[in-house]
Amino acid sequence: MLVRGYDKRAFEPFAVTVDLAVLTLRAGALHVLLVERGQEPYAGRWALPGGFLLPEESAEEAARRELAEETGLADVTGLHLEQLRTYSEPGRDPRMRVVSVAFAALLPDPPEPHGGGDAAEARWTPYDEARGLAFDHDRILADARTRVGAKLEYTCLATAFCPAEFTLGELQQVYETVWGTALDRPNFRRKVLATPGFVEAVPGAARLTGGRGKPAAVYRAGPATTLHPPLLRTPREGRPA
Amino acid sequence: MLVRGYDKRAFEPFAVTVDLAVLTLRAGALHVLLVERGQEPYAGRWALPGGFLLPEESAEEAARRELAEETGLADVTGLHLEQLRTYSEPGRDPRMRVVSVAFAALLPDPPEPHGGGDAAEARWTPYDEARGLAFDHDRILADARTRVGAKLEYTCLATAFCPAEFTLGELQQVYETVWGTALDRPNFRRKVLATPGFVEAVPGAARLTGGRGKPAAVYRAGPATTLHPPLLRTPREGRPA
DNA sequence: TCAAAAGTGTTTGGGCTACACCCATGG
DNA sequence: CCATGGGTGTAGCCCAAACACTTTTGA
Repeated sequence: MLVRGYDKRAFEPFAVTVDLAVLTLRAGALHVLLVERGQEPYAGRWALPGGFLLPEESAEEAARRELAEETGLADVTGLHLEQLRTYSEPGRDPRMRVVSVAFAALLPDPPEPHGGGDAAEARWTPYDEARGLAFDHDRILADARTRVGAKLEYTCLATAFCPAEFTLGELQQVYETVWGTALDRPNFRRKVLATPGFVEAVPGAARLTGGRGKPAAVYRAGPATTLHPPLLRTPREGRPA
Repeated sequence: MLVRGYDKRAFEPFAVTVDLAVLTLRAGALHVLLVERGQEPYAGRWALPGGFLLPEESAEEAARRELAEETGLADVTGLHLEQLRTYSEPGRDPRMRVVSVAFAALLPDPPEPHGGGDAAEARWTPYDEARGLAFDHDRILADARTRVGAKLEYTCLATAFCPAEFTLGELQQVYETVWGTALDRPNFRRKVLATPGFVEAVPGAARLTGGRGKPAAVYRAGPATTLHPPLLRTPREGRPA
Protein backbone atom coordinates (compact mmCIF):
# COMPACT_ATOMS: atom_id res chain seq x y z
CA MET A 1 0.00 0.00 0.00
CA LEU A 2 2.89 2.24 0.78
CA VAL A 3 4.32 2.91 -2.62
CA ARG A 4 1.68 1.35 -4.72
CA GLY A 5 1.93 2.32 -8.34
CA TYR A 6 -0.45 4.27 -10.43
CA ASP A 7 -2.34 1.55 -12.24
CA LYS A 8 -5.94 2.39 -12.81
CA ARG A 9 -7.34 0.03 -10.23
CA ALA A 10 -5.21 1.42 -7.45
CA PHE A 11 -7.56 4.27 -6.66
CA GLU A 12 -11.12 5.33 -7.00
CA PRO A 13 -11.95 8.66 -8.59
CA PHE A 14 -13.69 11.15 -6.35
CA ALA A 15 -15.40 14.39 -7.06
CA VAL A 16 -13.62 17.23 -5.28
CA THR A 17 -15.43 20.40 -4.31
CA VAL A 18 -14.81 23.47 -2.23
CA ASP A 19 -17.30 24.84 0.30
CA LEU A 20 -17.09 28.36 1.62
CA ALA A 21 -18.16 29.70 4.98
CA VAL A 22 -18.09 33.40 4.07
CA LEU A 23 -18.40 35.43 7.26
CA THR A 24 -18.85 39.13 7.71
CA LEU A 25 -20.16 41.66 10.19
CA ARG A 26 -23.30 43.60 9.34
CA ALA A 27 -25.02 45.87 11.79
CA GLY A 28 -23.08 44.45 14.69
CA ALA A 29 -23.99 40.83 14.01
CA LEU A 30 -22.12 37.94 12.44
CA HIS A 31 -23.53 37.03 9.04
CA VAL A 32 -22.84 34.21 6.63
CA LEU A 33 -23.33 34.07 2.89
CA LEU A 34 -25.88 31.40 1.90
CA VAL A 35 -27.26 30.31 -1.45
CA GLU A 36 -30.55 28.63 -2.19
CA ARG A 37 -30.20 25.37 -4.03
CA GLY A 38 -32.11 25.10 -7.25
CA GLN A 39 -31.71 21.39 -7.86
CA GLU A 40 -31.84 18.07 -6.10
CA PRO A 41 -30.60 16.99 -3.74
CA TYR A 42 -31.73 19.52 -1.16
CA ALA A 43 -33.57 21.65 -3.74
CA GLY A 44 -34.92 24.77 -2.10
CA ARG A 45 -32.68 24.38 0.93
CA TRP A 46 -30.02 26.88 1.86
CA ALA A 47 -26.40 25.88 1.61
CA LEU A 48 -22.90 27.27 1.73
CA PRO A 49 -21.64 28.43 -1.65
CA GLY A 50 -19.17 26.19 -3.35
CA GLY A 51 -18.49 24.14 -6.40
CA PHE A 52 -16.31 21.67 -8.18
CA LEU A 53 -12.61 22.06 -8.72
CA LEU A 54 -11.60 22.72 -12.28
CA PRO A 55 -8.87 20.55 -13.74
CA GLU A 56 -6.12 23.15 -13.57
CA GLU A 57 -6.76 25.02 -10.35
CA SER A 58 -5.95 24.45 -6.72
CA ALA A 59 -8.60 24.39 -4.03
CA GLU A 60 -7.58 27.90 -2.98
CA GLU A 61 -8.01 29.17 -6.53
CA ALA A 62 -11.35 27.42 -6.82
CA ALA A 63 -12.48 29.02 -3.58
CA ARG A 64 -11.53 32.51 -4.77
CA ARG A 65 -13.23 31.91 -8.08
CA GLU A 66 -16.44 30.70 -6.47
CA LEU A 67 -16.42 33.58 -4.04
CA ALA A 68 -15.98 36.12 -6.81
CA GLU A 69 -18.85 34.54 -8.69
CA GLU A 70 -21.15 34.53 -5.67
CA THR A 71 -20.49 38.05 -4.46
CA GLY A 72 -20.24 39.53 -7.92
CA LEU A 73 -16.83 40.99 -7.15
CA ALA A 74 -13.91 39.80 -9.22
CA ASP A 75 -11.39 41.26 -6.81
CA VAL A 76 -12.51 41.45 -3.22
CA THR A 77 -10.16 43.70 -1.31
CA GLY A 78 -9.12 42.69 2.16
CA LEU A 79 -10.28 39.14 1.70
CA HIS A 80 -8.97 36.57 4.13
CA LEU A 81 -9.28 33.01 2.90
CA GLU A 82 -8.25 30.08 5.03
CA GLN A 83 -8.57 26.34 4.76
CA LEU A 84 -10.74 24.91 7.48
CA ARG A 85 -10.51 21.18 6.93
CA THR A 86 -11.59 18.56 4.45
CA TYR A 87 -14.82 16.64 4.82
CA SER A 88 -14.63 13.21 3.28
CA GLU A 89 -17.16 10.97 5.00
CA PRO A 90 -18.90 8.61 2.59
CA GLY A 91 -22.54 9.58 2.37
CA ARG A 92 -22.02 13.33 2.71
CA ASP A 93 -23.66 13.63 -0.66
CA PRO A 94 -26.52 11.21 -1.29
CA ARG A 95 -25.65 10.70 -4.94
CA MET A 96 -21.95 10.24 -5.20
CA ARG A 97 -18.69 10.28 -3.41
CA VAL A 98 -17.71 13.92 -2.88
CA VAL A 99 -14.68 15.11 -0.96
CA SER A 100 -15.00 18.73 -0.01
CA VAL A 101 -12.28 21.14 1.01
CA ALA A 102 -13.91 23.71 3.28
CA PHE A 103 -12.72 27.27 3.64
CA ALA A 104 -13.49 30.09 5.99
CA ALA A 105 -13.56 33.47 4.26
CA LEU A 106 -13.69 36.78 6.08
CA LEU A 107 -14.92 39.96 4.42
CA PRO A 108 -15.21 43.56 5.49
CA ASP A 109 -18.10 45.74 4.50
CA PRO A 110 -19.86 43.21 2.30
CA PRO A 111 -21.62 43.99 -0.94
CA GLU A 112 -25.06 42.60 -1.59
CA PRO A 113 -24.58 39.35 -3.46
CA HIS A 114 -26.45 38.91 -6.66
CA GLY A 115 -27.92 35.49 -7.14
CA GLY A 116 -25.48 33.11 -8.75
CA GLY A 117 -25.62 32.56 -12.47
CA ASP A 118 -27.40 29.23 -12.21
CA ALA A 119 -30.60 30.76 -10.84
CA ALA A 120 -29.87 30.28 -7.18
CA GLU A 121 -30.58 33.10 -4.81
CA ALA A 122 -27.78 34.31 -2.58
CA ARG A 123 -28.09 36.35 0.57
CA TRP A 124 -26.42 37.38 3.78
CA THR A 125 -27.99 35.57 6.71
CA PRO A 126 -27.47 36.20 10.42
CA TYR A 127 -25.33 33.41 11.80
CA ASP A 128 -27.90 32.40 14.38
CA GLU A 129 -30.56 31.90 11.72
CA ALA A 130 -28.37 29.75 9.49
CA ARG A 131 -29.58 26.31 10.54
CA GLY A 132 -30.89 23.34 8.61
CA LEU A 133 -28.47 23.77 5.74
CA ALA A 134 -27.99 21.22 3.00
CA PHE A 135 -25.47 18.38 3.24
CA ASP A 136 -23.21 18.69 6.31
CA HIS A 137 -23.02 22.44 5.97
CA ASP A 138 -24.37 23.07 9.48
CA ARG A 139 -21.29 21.37 10.79
CA ILE A 140 -18.91 23.15 8.44
CA LEU A 141 -20.39 26.49 9.43
CA ALA A 142 -20.10 25.68 13.12
CA ASP A 143 -16.50 24.59 12.63
CA ALA A 144 -15.77 27.85 10.85
CA ARG A 145 -17.17 29.92 13.67
CA THR A 146 -15.26 27.99 16.29
CA ARG A 147 -12.04 28.37 14.34
CA VAL A 148 -12.49 32.08 13.74
CA GLY A 149 -13.32 32.74 17.37
CA ALA A 150 -10.23 30.87 18.50
CA LYS A 151 -7.96 32.55 15.98
CA LEU A 152 -8.98 35.99 17.14
CA GLU A 153 -7.16 35.17 20.36
CA TYR A 154 -3.74 34.51 18.96
CA THR A 155 -3.67 35.98 15.45
CA CYS A 156 -4.36 39.33 13.83
CA LEU A 157 -7.37 37.87 12.01
CA ALA A 158 -9.77 40.48 13.37
CA THR A 159 -8.53 43.07 10.89
CA ALA A 160 -9.89 40.88 8.09
CA PHE A 161 -13.39 41.87 9.21
CA CYS A 162 -12.50 45.55 8.96
CA PRO A 163 -12.15 47.78 5.92
CA ALA A 164 -8.70 48.95 4.88
CA GLU A 165 -8.88 51.83 7.36
CA PHE A 166 -10.66 51.39 10.64
CA THR A 167 -10.83 52.70 14.17
CA LEU A 168 -9.94 50.82 17.30
CA GLY A 169 -13.58 50.95 18.30
CA GLU A 170 -14.51 49.10 15.14
CA LEU A 171 -11.81 46.55 15.76
CA GLN A 172 -13.08 46.04 19.29
CA GLN A 173 -16.59 45.47 17.95
CA VAL A 174 -15.24 42.60 15.88
CA TYR A 175 -14.04 40.86 19.00
CA GLU A 176 -17.18 41.63 20.94
CA THR A 177 -19.45 40.43 18.17
CA VAL A 178 -17.64 37.19 17.42
CA TRP A 179 -17.02 36.33 21.06
CA GLY A 180 -20.29 37.66 22.39
CA THR A 181 -18.57 39.38 25.29
CA ALA A 182 -17.94 42.98 26.25
CA LEU A 183 -14.35 44.15 26.49
CA ASP A 184 -12.87 47.00 28.46
CA ARG A 185 -12.03 49.75 25.98
CA PRO A 186 -8.92 51.18 27.62
CA ASN A 187 -7.41 47.76 28.15
CA PHE A 188 -8.29 46.63 24.65
CA ARG A 189 -6.58 49.56 22.99
CA ARG A 190 -3.49 49.12 25.13
CA LYS A 191 -3.21 45.46 24.21
CA VAL A 192 -3.65 46.17 20.52
CA LEU A 193 -1.21 49.06 20.43
CA ALA A 194 1.32 47.10 22.51
CA THR A 195 1.46 44.35 19.90
CA PRO A 196 4.04 45.38 17.29
CA GLY A 197 2.70 45.19 13.77
CA PHE A 198 -0.93 44.53 14.66
CA VAL A 199 -2.15 47.97 13.56
CA GLU A 200 -0.46 51.04 12.11
CA ALA A 201 -1.68 54.57 12.67
CA VAL A 202 -2.79 56.52 9.61
CA PRO A 203 -1.24 59.93 10.25
CA GLY A 204 -3.62 62.83 10.54
CA ALA A 205 -6.73 60.83 9.82
CA ALA A 206 -9.73 60.85 12.08
CA ARG A 207 -13.28 59.72 11.60
CA LEU A 208 -16.59 60.15 13.34
CA THR A 209 -18.06 56.76 14.01
CA GLY A 210 -21.42 57.12 15.72
CA GLY A 211 -22.37 60.54 14.41
CA ARG A 212 -21.48 61.93 17.79
CA GLY A 213 -18.44 61.93 19.99
CA LYS A 214 -14.79 62.56 19.50
CA PRO A 215 -13.44 61.59 16.09
CA ALA A 216 -11.45 58.38 16.34
CA ALA A 217 -7.92 57.88 15.09
CA VAL A 218 -7.71 55.70 12.01
CA TYR A 219 -5.52 52.63 11.67
CA ARG A 220 -4.48 50.15 9.03
CA ALA A 221 -3.73 46.47 9.45
CA GLY A 222 -0.04 45.96 10.17
CA PRO A 223 2.32 43.29 8.92
CA ALA A 224 2.06 41.00 11.94
CA THR A 225 0.05 37.81 11.68
CA THR A 226 0.35 36.36 15.16
CA LEU A 227 -0.32 37.93 18.53
CA HIS A 228 2.19 37.62 21.34
CA PRO A 229 0.98 37.68 23.95
CA PRO A 230 -2.47 36.50 22.86
CA LEU A 231 -5.63 38.47 23.45
CA LEU A 232 -7.45 35.94 25.58
CA ARG A 233 -11.12 35.69 26.18
CA THR A 234 -11.70 36.10 29.88
CA PRO A 235 -12.42 32.63 31.26
CA ARG A 236 -15.47 33.77 33.22
CA GLU A 237 -17.66 34.66 30.27
CA GLY A 238 -19.11 31.87 28.22
CA ARG A 239 -15.99 30.00 27.29
CA PRO A 240 -16.14 26.32 26.42
CA ALA A 241 -14.20 24.44 29.09
CA MET B 1 -21.66 27.36 -10.86
CA LEU B 2 -23.43 27.65 -7.53
CA VAL B 3 -25.81 24.79 -7.67
CA ARG B 4 -24.61 23.13 -10.78
CA GLY B 5 -26.09 19.67 -11.26
CA TYR B 6 -24.36 16.37 -11.21
CA ASP B 7 -24.00 15.67 -14.89
CA LYS B 8 -20.79 13.94 -15.78
CA ARG B 9 -19.13 16.92 -17.41
CA ALA B 10 -19.67 19.13 -14.43
CA PHE B 11 -16.62 17.90 -12.57
CA GLU B 12 -13.32 16.26 -13.18
CA PRO B 13 -12.41 13.14 -11.27
CA PHE B 14 -9.41 13.45 -9.02
CA ALA B 15 -7.38 10.88 -7.19
CA VAL B 16 -7.60 11.47 -3.44
CA THR B 17 -4.85 10.33 -1.11
CA VAL B 18 -3.84 10.78 2.50
CA ASP B 19 -0.30 11.67 3.57
CA LEU B 20 0.89 11.19 7.13
CA ALA B 21 3.48 13.13 9.06
CA VAL B 22 3.95 10.62 11.88
CA LEU B 23 5.96 12.26 14.63
CA THR B 24 7.44 10.79 17.74
CA LEU B 25 10.19 11.37 20.28
CA ARG B 26 13.14 8.99 20.37
CA ALA B 27 16.20 9.58 22.48
CA GLY B 28 15.25 13.17 23.09
CA ALA B 29 14.89 14.10 19.44
CA LEU B 30 11.90 14.58 17.17
CA HIS B 31 11.62 11.79 14.60
CA VAL B 32 9.38 11.27 11.63
CA LEU B 33 8.33 8.04 9.95
CA LEU B 34 9.55 7.87 6.35
CA VAL B 35 9.23 5.23 3.66
CA GLU B 36 11.46 4.62 0.68
CA ARG B 37 9.65 4.71 -2.62
CA GLY B 38 10.05 1.65 -4.78
CA GLN B 39 8.57 3.00 -7.98
CA GLU B 40 8.55 6.04 -10.17
CA PRO B 41 8.06 8.84 -9.72
CA TYR B 42 10.69 9.54 -7.10
CA ALA B 43 11.85 5.91 -6.97
CA GLY B 44 14.46 5.52 -4.26
CA ARG B 45 13.50 8.78 -2.60
CA TRP B 46 12.12 9.02 0.90
CA ALA B 47 8.56 10.13 1.38
CA LEU B 48 5.82 10.41 3.95
CA PRO B 49 3.68 7.29 4.20
CA GLY B 50 0.25 7.51 2.67
CA GLY B 51 -2.03 6.04 0.11
CA PHE B 52 -5.25 6.25 -1.78
CA LEU B 53 -8.64 6.51 -0.20
CA LEU B 54 -10.78 3.42 -0.55
CA PRO B 55 -14.32 3.88 -1.85
CA GLU B 56 -16.04 3.47 1.49
CA GLU B 57 -13.78 5.14 3.98
CA SER B 58 -13.23 8.67 5.15
CA ALA B 59 -9.84 10.33 5.04
CA GLU B 60 -9.49 9.79 8.79
CA GLU B 61 -10.16 6.07 8.40
CA ALA B 62 -7.73 5.85 5.52
CA ALA B 63 -5.08 7.58 7.61
CA ARG B 64 -5.54 5.13 10.48
CA ARG B 65 -5.46 2.19 8.11
CA GLU B 66 -2.27 3.37 6.43
CA LEU B 67 -0.66 4.08 9.76
CA ALA B 68 -1.49 0.62 11.05
CA GLU B 69 -0.06 -0.91 7.92
CA GLU B 70 3.15 1.12 8.11
CA THR B 71 3.94 0.63 11.76
CA GLY B 72 2.74 -2.95 11.84
CA LEU B 73 0.37 -2.20 14.67
CA ALA B 74 -3.30 -2.72 14.08
CA ASP B 75 -4.25 -0.77 17.19
CA VAL B 76 -1.84 1.92 18.22
CA THR B 77 -2.64 3.01 21.75
CA GLY B 78 -2.45 6.69 22.57
CA LEU B 79 -2.49 7.73 18.94
CA HIS B 80 -3.36 11.30 18.17
CA LEU B 81 -4.42 11.90 14.59
CA GLU B 82 -5.23 15.34 13.29
CA GLN B 83 -5.97 16.82 9.90
CA LEU B 84 -3.34 19.29 8.83
CA ARG B 85 -4.67 20.65 5.57
CA THR B 86 -5.30 19.54 2.02
CA TYR B 87 -2.75 20.00 -0.74
CA SER B 88 -4.34 20.37 -4.12
CA GLU B 89 -1.96 22.29 -6.36
CA PRO B 90 -1.92 20.97 -9.92
CA GLY B 91 1.45 19.45 -10.60
CA ARG B 92 2.04 18.08 -7.11
CA ASP B 93 2.26 14.69 -8.71
CA PRO B 94 3.98 14.64 -12.11
CA ARG B 95 1.69 12.00 -13.53
CA MET B 96 -1.82 12.88 -12.59
CA ARG B 97 -4.03 15.15 -10.61
CA VAL B 98 -3.83 14.10 -6.96
CA VAL B 99 -5.50 15.88 -4.07
CA SER B 100 -3.96 14.87 -0.79
CA VAL B 101 -5.40 15.25 2.69
CA ALA B 102 -2.44 15.55 5.04
CA PHE B 103 -2.49 14.43 8.66
CA ALA B 104 -0.21 14.90 11.59
CA ALA B 105 0.02 11.80 13.78
CA LEU B 106 1.66 11.74 17.19
CA LEU B 107 2.89 8.55 18.78
CA PRO B 108 4.46 7.67 22.11
CA ASP B 109 7.20 5.11 22.45
CA PRO B 110 7.28 4.03 18.82
CA PRO B 111 7.77 0.48 17.59
CA GLU B 112 10.24 -0.21 14.81
CA PRO B 113 8.29 -0.15 11.59
CA HIS B 114 8.60 -3.10 9.30
CA GLY B 115 8.92 -2.19 5.67
CA GLY B 116 5.57 -1.84 3.98
CA GLY B 117 4.14 -4.79 2.08
CA ASP B 118 5.03 -3.44 -1.33
CA ALA B 119 8.79 -3.73 -0.79
CA ALA B 120 9.37 -0.23 0.52
CA GLU B 121 11.60 0.25 3.49
CA ALA B 122 10.25 2.23 6.41
CA ARG B 123 12.23 3.88 9.17
CA TRP B 124 12.22 6.50 11.86
CA THR B 125 14.32 9.46 10.78
CA PRO B 126 15.44 12.44 12.87
CA TYR B 127 13.39 15.43 11.85
CA ASP B 128 16.44 17.48 10.94
CA GLU B 129 17.64 14.83 8.51
CA ALA B 130 14.31 14.50 6.74
CA ARG B 131 14.94 16.72 3.74
CA GLY B 132 14.64 16.19 0.02
CA LEU B 133 11.48 14.14 0.30
CA ALA B 134 9.37 13.14 -2.67
CA PHE B 135 6.54 15.30 -3.99
CA ASP B 136 5.78 18.29 -1.74
CA HIS B 137 6.40 16.27 1.38
CA ASP B 138 9.12 18.61 2.66
CA ARG B 139 6.46 21.26 2.92
CA ILE B 140 3.88 18.99 4.49
CA LEU B 141 6.39 17.90 7.10
CA ALA B 142 7.36 21.48 7.89
CA ASP B 143 3.69 22.43 8.19
CA ALA B 144 3.15 19.53 10.58
CA ARG B 145 6.01 20.62 12.81
CA THR B 146 4.82 24.19 12.88
CA ARG B 147 1.31 23.12 13.74
CA VAL B 148 2.37 20.74 16.48
CA GLY B 149 4.68 23.31 18.03
CA ALA B 150 1.91 25.88 18.07
CA LYS B 151 -0.68 23.49 19.47
CA LEU B 152 1.54 22.60 22.40
CA GLU B 153 0.96 26.14 23.60
CA TYR B 154 -2.77 26.07 23.90
CA THR B 155 -3.83 22.41 23.89
CA CYS B 156 -2.99 19.28 25.87
CA LEU B 157 -1.40 17.74 22.79
CA ALA B 158 1.92 17.08 24.51
CA THR B 159 0.51 14.04 26.29
CA ALA B 160 0.07 12.39 22.89
CA PHE B 161 3.85 12.05 22.73
CA CYS B 162 3.90 10.30 26.11
CA PRO B 163 2.98 6.73 27.03
CA ALA B 164 -0.17 6.11 29.04
CA GLU B 165 1.67 6.81 32.27
CA PHE B 166 4.40 9.38 32.38
CA THR B 167 6.26 11.72 34.69
CA LEU B 168 6.23 15.48 34.58
CA GLY B 169 9.88 15.40 33.59
CA GLU B 170 8.99 13.38 30.51
CA LEU B 171 6.18 15.77 29.66
CA GLN B 172 8.56 18.68 30.01
CA GLN B 173 11.00 16.98 27.65
CA VAL B 174 8.27 16.91 25.02
CA TYR B 175 7.97 20.67 25.16
CA GLU B 176 11.70 21.20 25.25
CA THR B 177 12.34 18.89 22.33
CA VAL B 178 9.63 20.20 20.05
CA TRP B 179 10.27 23.85 20.88
CA GLY B 180 14.02 23.56 21.17
CA THR B 181 14.05 25.62 24.35
CA ALA B 182 14.80 24.88 27.97
CA LEU B 183 11.99 25.37 30.49
CA ASP B 184 12.18 26.04 34.19
CA ARG B 185 11.16 22.85 35.96
CA PRO B 186 9.44 24.34 39.02
CA ASN B 187 7.42 26.75 36.93
CA PHE B 188 6.56 24.09 34.37
CA ARG B 189 5.15 21.71 36.95
CA ARG B 190 3.13 24.48 38.58
CA LYS B 191 1.58 25.46 35.27
CA VAL B 192 0.73 21.90 34.36
CA LEU B 193 -0.72 21.04 37.74
CA ALA B 194 -2.66 24.31 37.85
CA THR B 195 -4.50 23.45 34.64
CA PRO B 196 -7.53 21.34 35.58
CA GLY B 197 -7.76 18.12 33.63
CA PHE B 198 -4.37 18.35 31.94
CA VAL B 199 -2.84 15.49 33.95
CA GLU B 200 -4.13 13.20 36.69
CA ALA B 201 -1.93 11.72 39.39
CA VAL B 202 -1.64 7.94 39.48
CA PRO B 203 -1.88 7.25 43.21
CA GLY B 204 1.07 5.55 44.80
CA ALA B 205 3.03 5.14 41.61
CA ALA B 206 6.57 6.38 41.22
CA ARG B 207 9.24 5.65 38.67
CA LEU B 208 12.95 6.17 38.33
CA THR B 209 13.62 7.99 35.13
CA GLY B 210 17.33 8.48 34.66
CA GLY B 211 18.60 5.53 36.66
CA ARG B 212 19.50 7.97 39.37
CA GLY B 213 17.68 10.55 41.36
CA LYS B 214 14.43 10.70 43.23
CA PRO B 215 11.65 8.58 41.77
CA ALA B 216 9.13 10.76 39.99
CA ALA B 217 5.39 10.75 40.56
CA VAL B 218 3.44 9.21 37.70
CA TYR B 219 0.58 10.88 35.87
CA ARG B 220 -1.99 10.06 33.23
CA ALA B 221 -3.45 12.34 30.58
CA GLY B 222 -6.55 14.06 31.90
CA PRO B 223 -9.82 14.82 30.12
CA ALA B 224 -8.98 18.39 29.18
CA THR B 225 -8.12 19.20 25.59
CA THR B 226 -7.41 22.91 25.71
CA LEU B 227 -5.11 24.87 27.99
CA HIS B 228 -6.33 28.00 29.74
CA PRO B 229 -4.22 29.89 30.25
CA PRO B 230 -1.90 28.71 27.49
CA LEU B 231 1.62 27.54 28.11
CA LEU B 232 3.43 30.12 26.04
CA ARG B 233 6.86 29.90 24.57
CA THR B 234 8.89 32.76 25.93
CA PRO B 235 9.09 35.34 23.12
CA ARG B 236 12.82 35.84 23.45
CA GLU B 237 13.87 32.39 22.33
CA GLY B 238 13.68 31.56 18.64
CA ARG B 239 10.05 32.27 17.93
CA PRO B 240 8.99 33.01 14.37
CA ALA B 241 7.73 36.56 14.33
C1' DT C 1 29.25 11.07 50.47
C1' DC C 2 28.49 12.71 45.94
C1' DA C 3 25.77 13.29 41.69
C1' DA C 4 21.47 13.41 39.66
C1' DA C 5 16.79 14.04 39.31
C1' DA C 6 12.30 15.34 41.74
C1' DG C 7 9.91 18.47 44.23
C1' DT C 8 8.98 22.99 47.35
C1' DG C 9 9.37 27.78 48.79
C1' DT C 10 10.09 32.64 48.16
C1' DT C 11 11.06 36.99 46.28
C1' DT C 12 10.11 40.29 43.06
C1' DG C 13 8.65 42.70 39.01
C1' DG C 14 5.57 43.14 35.18
C1' DG C 15 1.22 43.02 33.48
C1' DC C 16 -3.47 43.11 33.60
C1' DT C 17 -8.15 44.43 35.57
C1' DA C 18 -11.06 47.70 36.97
C1' DC C 19 -11.94 51.94 37.36
C1' DA C 20 -11.78 57.26 37.37
C1' DC C 21 -11.06 60.88 34.61
C1' DC C 22 -10.29 64.15 30.50
C1' DC C 23 -11.17 65.35 25.36
C1' DA C 24 -13.76 66.42 21.25
C1' DT C 25 -17.81 66.57 18.72
C1' DG C 26 -23.12 67.02 17.46
C1' DG C 27 -27.36 68.43 18.84
C1' DC D 1 -24.34 72.20 28.18
C1' DC D 2 -25.40 67.53 27.76
C1' DA D 3 -24.94 63.06 25.61
C1' DT D 4 -21.85 60.21 23.20
C1' DG D 5 -17.87 57.99 21.96
C1' DG D 6 -12.50 58.44 21.95
C1' DG D 7 -8.54 58.47 24.69
C1' DT D 8 -5.30 58.63 29.16
C1' DG D 9 -3.92 57.68 33.84
C1' DT D 10 -3.41 54.77 37.84
C1' DA D 11 -4.00 51.77 42.13
C1' DG D 12 -3.91 47.27 43.29
C1' DC D 13 -3.83 42.58 42.64
C1' DC D 14 -2.33 38.52 40.64
C1' DC D 15 0.73 35.79 38.46
C1' DA D 16 4.74 34.05 36.83
C1' DA D 17 9.97 34.14 36.15
C1' DA D 18 14.00 33.31 38.52
C1' DC D 19 16.48 30.96 41.72
C1' DA D 20 17.57 29.03 46.30
C1' DC D 21 16.66 25.10 48.73
C1' DT D 22 15.20 20.31 50.33
C1' DT D 23 14.33 15.30 49.28
C1' DT D 24 15.28 10.77 47.55
C1' DT D 25 17.56 7.69 45.06
C1' DG D 26 22.04 5.00 42.77
C1' DA D 27 26.77 4.52 42.78
